[in-house]
Amino acid sequence: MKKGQESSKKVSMEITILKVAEELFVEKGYSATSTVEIASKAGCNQALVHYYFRTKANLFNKILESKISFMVSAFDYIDNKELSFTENLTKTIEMHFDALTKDKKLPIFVLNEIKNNDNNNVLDIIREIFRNKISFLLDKLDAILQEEIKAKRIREISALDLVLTIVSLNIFVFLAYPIVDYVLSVNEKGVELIIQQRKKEIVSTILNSLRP
Amino acid sequence: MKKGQESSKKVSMEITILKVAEELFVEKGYSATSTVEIASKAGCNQALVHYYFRTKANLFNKILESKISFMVSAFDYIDNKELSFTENLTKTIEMHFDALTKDKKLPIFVLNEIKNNDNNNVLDIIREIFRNKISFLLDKLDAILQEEIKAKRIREISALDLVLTIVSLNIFVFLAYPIVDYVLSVNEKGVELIIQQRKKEIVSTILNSLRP
DNA sequence: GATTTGTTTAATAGCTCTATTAATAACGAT
DNA sequence: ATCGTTATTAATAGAGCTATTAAACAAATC
Repeated sequence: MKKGQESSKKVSMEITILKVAEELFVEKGYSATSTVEIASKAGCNQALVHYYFRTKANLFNKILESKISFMVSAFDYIDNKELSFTENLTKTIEMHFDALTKDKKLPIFVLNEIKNNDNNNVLDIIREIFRNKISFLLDKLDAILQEEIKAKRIREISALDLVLTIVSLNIFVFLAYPIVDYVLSVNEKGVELIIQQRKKEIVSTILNSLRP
Repeated sequence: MKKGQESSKKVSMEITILKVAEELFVEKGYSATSTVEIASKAGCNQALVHYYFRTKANLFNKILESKISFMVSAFDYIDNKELSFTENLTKTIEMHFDALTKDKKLPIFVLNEIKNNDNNNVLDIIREIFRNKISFLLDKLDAILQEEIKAKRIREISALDLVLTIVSLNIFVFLAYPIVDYVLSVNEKGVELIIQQRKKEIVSTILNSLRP
């Protein structure tokens, strides 16, 4: 049998369900999404969702975990020795921003599911990621910052504060996205333009704020 | 009958329901909150919730509207003629921050209900508030900024960008609140301290970023 | 004290949702 | 072609939810 052709024609229903569920959960949140709706949009019987994933919570956790990992990985600090601190910082901010641009609804989804943290382990997942990645990242950044501060090239600031500032400014653009979209009632292209202008402004703001 | 005593002893059930509903909706969101739960926590029969507010959506909209109004009103720009631009700006940032401190779960609640904007009129409420208040506020701020820019006391920046920056930095502290709380597992007092330090850092960041 | 008006409850109809079970269809290997 | 495994569906139990209705209760008015 022609495996290559098969896989391009007939995507397995298990994967279809996963994709549809991802879309719906991110769009509407956990409690507002039903397995009935997932099945209907995936084009299968509702029992099949439970056949593959047993429970709704199970299916949800699988998706959430991958989403959170993605969100954090997007923030890996670039430590390119050939670039200056300013250039590295600019690139990091822009990369984080661009990652969010590709998945605009992700921040509000993750933040919201953290808040509705009953019976599921959202915060445990995050804590694990924090232990494995973020604290290491902060240490590295802290060392770099101390060097810059000593050389009087930037003002006194902690790595945590800098990261928080970057994340705050970047994420909020996409949290406010539906508001901007609706209130200003601009078209798709217009919104894209506003977002790109905002990206420049964020970089300026952060670089300026660091001057000694 | 002793009206004064009555009202202090026996709060009307209608108001109790409203308060409980507010708490639950903000805590868990619209779809995860049931009228059964509201009634049970208010100490009355579930039918009473519908007697006073007819539908769940009705009750929810009443609450949401008041919450959004509060969130925006907290950001009224102080235009104190006796203070310098820098002093006014500092005070505005701090007032906005303090308002959020008093209602930490509000931002994520409002943002989330905006996202889940089906069948309800969340965005229409916001648009109305925008028309009535925010656009006026932005115009006023823009005039002030232009003056400062002309006098070369600050760099080139639009009112919208400045407001977005303030709101981003302030709100994100409280969006990330459950994470900080859990990941760093500090006590109530520790969290309060971190929040106050962050407030100072945000003011510094913004003021520094505006230097010409 | 009887009557009207407003408040609260019990009961329930009618949905929708999750999860399970048993039966059927599809398919790959023998 | 047959068998065994995997995928899929129909049916349904059991629970919870919203909203309505009719009846009971309390309080104010006459």
